[in-house]
Amino acid sequence: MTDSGEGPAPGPVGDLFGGPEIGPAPEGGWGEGAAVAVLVPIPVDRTLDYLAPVGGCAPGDWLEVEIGPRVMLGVCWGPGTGDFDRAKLRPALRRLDLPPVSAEMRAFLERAADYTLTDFGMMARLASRAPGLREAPGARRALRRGGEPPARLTPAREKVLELVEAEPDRLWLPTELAREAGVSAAVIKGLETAGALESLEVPRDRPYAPLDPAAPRRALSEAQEEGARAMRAKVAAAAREGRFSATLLHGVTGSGKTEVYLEAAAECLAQGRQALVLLPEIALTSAFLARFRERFGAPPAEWHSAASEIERRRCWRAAASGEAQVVVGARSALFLPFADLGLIVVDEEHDGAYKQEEGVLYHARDMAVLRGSLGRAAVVLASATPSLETWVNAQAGRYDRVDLPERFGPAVLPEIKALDLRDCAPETGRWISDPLAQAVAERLQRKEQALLFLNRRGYAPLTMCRACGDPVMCPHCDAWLVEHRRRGRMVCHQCGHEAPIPSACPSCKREDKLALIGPGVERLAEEAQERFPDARIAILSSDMAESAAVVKARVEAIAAGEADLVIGTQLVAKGHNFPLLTLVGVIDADLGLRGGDLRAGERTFQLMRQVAGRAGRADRPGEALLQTYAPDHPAIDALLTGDEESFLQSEADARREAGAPPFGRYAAAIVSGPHEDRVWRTAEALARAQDLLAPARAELLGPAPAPIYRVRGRFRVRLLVKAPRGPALQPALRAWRAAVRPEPQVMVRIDIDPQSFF
DNA sequence: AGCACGCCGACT
DNA sequence: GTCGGCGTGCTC
Repeated sequence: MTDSGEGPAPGPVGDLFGGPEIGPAPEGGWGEGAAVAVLVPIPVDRTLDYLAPVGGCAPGDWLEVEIGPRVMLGVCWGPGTGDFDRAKLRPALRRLDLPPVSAEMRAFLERAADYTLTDFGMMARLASRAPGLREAPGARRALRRGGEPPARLTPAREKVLELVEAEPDRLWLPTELAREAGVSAAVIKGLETAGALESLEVPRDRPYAPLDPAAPRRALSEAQEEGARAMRAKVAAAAREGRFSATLLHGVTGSGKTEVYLEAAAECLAQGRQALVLLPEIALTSAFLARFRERFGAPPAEWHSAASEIERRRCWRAAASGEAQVVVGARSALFLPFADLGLIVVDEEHDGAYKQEEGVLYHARDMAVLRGSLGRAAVVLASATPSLETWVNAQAGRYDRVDLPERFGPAVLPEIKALDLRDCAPETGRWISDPLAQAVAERLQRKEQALLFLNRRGYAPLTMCRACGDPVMCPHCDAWLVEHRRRGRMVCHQCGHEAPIPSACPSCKREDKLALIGPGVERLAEEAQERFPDARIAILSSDMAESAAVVKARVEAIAAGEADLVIGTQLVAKGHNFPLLTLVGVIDADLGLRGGDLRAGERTFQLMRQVAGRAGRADRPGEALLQTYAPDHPAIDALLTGDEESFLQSEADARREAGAPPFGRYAAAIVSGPHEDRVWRTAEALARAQDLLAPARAELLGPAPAPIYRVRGRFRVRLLVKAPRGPALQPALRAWRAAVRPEPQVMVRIDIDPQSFF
């Protein structure tokens, strides 16, 4: 590696396109023409060698490189590997005027790729997912309404002009305008040439308003104050001594977790470092942002998929430069290249939305801990109902723990009671028991709001033929088709397939023999309307509304009192408060407990707690009634007694006894293809070859060829592998996969199950 | 991820 | 006889 000793070429050197002047590469870099390893944003599991660009480059520098026919953003990773013919190396086009990726960030990306078994290159893609990074920061082409109406008007052109006319002052990015108008870039270009759109350079990104950590703040309770002190100490230790910490911040709804971790953020600002707050759902952010503003006097930088291109680019750059003091974002914000990240908060850490299940698979909560540990930051995992793994980690002393015991202010936790359906089962075809109906009637009479919770969309989950006994199935997968009466469609909840509601059995063709089994929210609303004819009833479920904004408006109207009785699915469990609500009735508390899911108990506990917590705000004591056939089930029992600690302990014990200990992680080999027999043979071969996993002390879980199932016409087998952490895991899994040459048309893909990191 | 190359079914 | 499906392989 004779090149590595060379210093950077003397600069500054202007770039090829008349962009900003680029200074010399920092110390430790390589001069122009030296071979350097570059992490490119494509799914290869290694770096590719390039020749350093004009002006040289150093580790962490963002480089524009050609890859095949395309130009992409890569990151200089180190000296060239030399394993590719030097004569064939292509030169990197230029070094970009962006802050270099820090050594901590690079270490994080390496470890994260290793941990999630993701091709290394894809980490570059995750870290550079912002529009316009290749353009100079100060200049960007934008469009606005021009003087000339175009000579020729086409429907596509009209759509564009309509948008532009609607907001005459708005500046549009060409791509943004094309996307929102639903037209191609050619249409935009045409209008520009015709003079109907005017092109101009937009000024550099607007700076973020500075946050004031010392802004006057709300008084905290004693418990909150104590929690805040503990959090501040963690952040200070991370800043001063480089000491990593992970802390479970545990407190019931209303105990003020947000106030406490905002104090941690304030300390982080005072230390001059950046803070990141991860939230599971964008829908929640408006309430959060209001609180944030109140605490710091200005809004944070925001990162999520709903943000505009300009917003995201601005946020990315500000995170990289260090200008953004606090970023609030969805899980992917974790891959922003912060200049100096001192605190990561994962709010509602138990939330499933942190699990990225498409493309690069990861669990943002776990990656937050990883990033914090490599970047000497404090990590705070906040939850009212911690996930089992976080709780176990806290018990084991790997995470610290801060508890906020009481609900702050006058708010009172609702009383949770069971309605044992063995004693009070409603008649066939009805699902509201008499005691529950009575409780609802009382609220209605007192002009209070009640909620009936049923986590099932549609009218009935199952349509079955009384003649032949066959259920109406989705033609593409193994799931039942669910009748949605209001829409007049049968819908598959697994793949989204839709069909009209049949009058004859699809199987035996007999007319009028189809029976609807079980309730969905639509059917429950029907029963409720029959029982309470005068009540204003509203259904809240995710398929009722077209867009997130419509759902939000609807929830707000209902929360404000537009309905007396709310029938809702999971949608009501999250985020929004219902200040008028004093009763929650859970129609089927056992719903999530059926089936063999390892996390059934844990999830049921979390969901029921959340739903119950919707009842009784401020001065009103609320009540939650759980209809159940299994009041003695540990999860239900824990809800009744409130003894979360014993419950989590028993879940952890049960997991261990079941041979699925929490102290390992799972990889899932997904074998799939269009031919059942081939998929089967491949799965069997993989199962037989499990001794290849020995180097990682990994073992196959469950009976060797696992159940085969069909998804979108392809057969799949999922083999679960348990493996302790360690450097041997990844090579062993790769060897395992490589050793079995799949049958033609059969794919073997090995993923980490992102939920099961302990 | 894109994109090109390459080998088997329904059509001008 | 071709057009076009997507399986396979490559990108320094």
